[in-house]
Amino acid sequence: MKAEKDPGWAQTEPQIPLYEIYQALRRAFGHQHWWPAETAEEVIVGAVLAQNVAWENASRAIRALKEKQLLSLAALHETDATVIAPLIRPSRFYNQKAQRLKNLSDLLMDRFQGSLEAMLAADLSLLRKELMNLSGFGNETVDSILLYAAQKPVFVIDAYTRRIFSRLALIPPDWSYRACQQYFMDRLPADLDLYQDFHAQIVCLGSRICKKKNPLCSYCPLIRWCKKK
DNA sequence: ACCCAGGGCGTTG
DNA sequence: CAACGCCATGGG
Repeated sequence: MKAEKDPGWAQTEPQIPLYEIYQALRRAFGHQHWWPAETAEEVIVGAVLAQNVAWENASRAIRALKEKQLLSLAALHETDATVIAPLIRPSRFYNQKAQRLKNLSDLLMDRFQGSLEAMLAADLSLLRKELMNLSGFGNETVDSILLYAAQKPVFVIDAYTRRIFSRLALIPPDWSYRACQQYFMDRLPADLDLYQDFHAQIVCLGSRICKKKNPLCSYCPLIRWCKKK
């Protein structure tokens, strides 16, 4: 048993199997069918625009791009950042995000001959490395692209995941992104639909708690379910 | 007038 | 390497 390797922490382990938590959430909220986008390109652009902003505002920015026929990496590549920025204003940090979209379109052109299919079909670790090299693309944004655009079973960790699962005492609050991701992937089968919907369920739950006023209780079916075990 | 949202980066000590 | 400031909108 390797449990005795981790000091202190191991004693509070194992509690609720992750898959049962997923099922409880899914029973409560239903299958979410994420990511809310029509095309892979829309997923990718959305992943950038959704950084640290309410989805509703990111969605407005996407609509604005769509209306100007700019919701494609090829079109964005031909458009100046000073033109893109005002369109995506509702998504917050719009100057940075305009540049980030340019960075991504440059990668697509320079390394994948402008073929999105080629990029998304690339070797997983290569693609991850290429995306992570882009300024403005960190762990969560890249993994969201891998999971929802490239359809790779990569588990996404976001702020909600950390908050919820550390409050459930399943992971320490200060674990690195990679450590958290490893925790989930070690305990769940590498199933695309499971990874996609589990993350969606977490966001669904997280977006209706996590305020100071709602300290992860009351209308949280997951916690009720956990407590009666 | 607050608070915060599906991050990421650069700069400090 | 942790902690923090920065980016800089819109809804509750």
